[in-house]
Amino acid sequence: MARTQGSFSDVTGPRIHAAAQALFARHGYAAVSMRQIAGEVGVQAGALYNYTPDKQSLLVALMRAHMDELLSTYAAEDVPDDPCAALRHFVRFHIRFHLPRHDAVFIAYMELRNLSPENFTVIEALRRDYETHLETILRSGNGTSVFDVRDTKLTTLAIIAMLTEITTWYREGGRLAQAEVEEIYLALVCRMVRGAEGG
Amino acid sequence: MARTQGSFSDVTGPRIHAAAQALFARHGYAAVSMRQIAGEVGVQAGALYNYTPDKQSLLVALMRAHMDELLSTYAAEDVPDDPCAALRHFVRFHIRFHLPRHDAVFIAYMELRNLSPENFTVIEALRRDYETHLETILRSGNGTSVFDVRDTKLTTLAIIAMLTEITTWYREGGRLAQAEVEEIYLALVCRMVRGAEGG
DNA sequence: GTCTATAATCTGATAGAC
DNA sequence: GTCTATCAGATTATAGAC
Repeated sequence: MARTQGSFSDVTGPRIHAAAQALFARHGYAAVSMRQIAGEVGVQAGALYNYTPDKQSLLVALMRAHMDELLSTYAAEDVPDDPCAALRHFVRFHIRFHLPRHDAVFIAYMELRNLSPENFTVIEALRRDYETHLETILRSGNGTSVFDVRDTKLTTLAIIAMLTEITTWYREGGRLAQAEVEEIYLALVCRMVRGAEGG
Repeated sequence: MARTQGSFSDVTGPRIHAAAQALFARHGYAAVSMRQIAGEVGVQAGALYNYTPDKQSLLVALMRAHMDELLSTYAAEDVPDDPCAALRHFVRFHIRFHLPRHDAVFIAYMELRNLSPENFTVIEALRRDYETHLETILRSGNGTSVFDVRDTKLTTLAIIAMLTEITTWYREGGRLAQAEVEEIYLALVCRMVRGAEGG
């Protein structure tokens, strides 16, 4: 008792985020209506506005949560000192973090254009923070005969692009297990940057 | 004379496609209205329906035109017999074809989910046709000590992903000229696949 | 906190005059 | 081929009852 009929503020918020994430990923932010999200949650459209001031804030909240989790999870990792080991760790981390978050990844990359300029600046800065982690690794081993990287910025973008694209086709139970995919991409990335003494 | 006032069928069609492509790329298919497209062209919304039966057909026409041009342009290329030379040719071709077509590339990859199932099947098949060209090159040199590719399918996807991503950041007049970008990515791709005797 | 009802606006698409 | 006018329905967001 003591709970107002139909009042579930503690679970409705997360359910709204989950429904919005699934629907935005499948149909796109602009193509999804607040009524659709409400219907998925099992409330009326007006009730959503107890949890978000508007639709745009719902989108940016999803993106922020994703980027914050990405950065805080990486920050909590034990990154090896050795550049080559650090690179291998990054590749594994990136794949393992992104593969189970298909919807969030999709939204983070596809809906940037639907952000207001201020929100775009915030999200874009977080994305660059993440890229900087990889570029720092490449720089640290470059010119020490461990890595031979001509342009660390472009190589960073190339690696992240090819790793992130895995989320667009990888499905559990497909031709390759996740561990096999990891090994294949590890080998590709290591070859891309290998210097004279690279393992 | 002899032209009806306000009638320009020969130029309005292409202008509608150009306006739709620019607007779809910037704001997304679902976020763009037929009135916006018409406004950009300088006609009323109703006039658009002389050129397309509906909005969806406009989208798929843009995608088809892009994929058809991609495939026919590649088909007209002189592809070297040597696998290594063929790979280098493919990388150069991909970059040179895609960089000047930022909007079309963006739409082709981002708006697949807004296609009807039948239209999706058509476009997806064309995309696979293009991928097959690269995979065929990788296969042809694999196991001959020219290439050492563990999984030709994944390597194909990885290469295309990293090359296509260039369109998201490359701008004329930026830090690197297009020729430099080409050389950097050529080196990265060649390293990814190089076998014992690879150049 | 959720509901119903509604304001104000926009949507894709069509009909018929010119 | 383009226009104006319009249909039927959807949109985001708000107001007020409970």
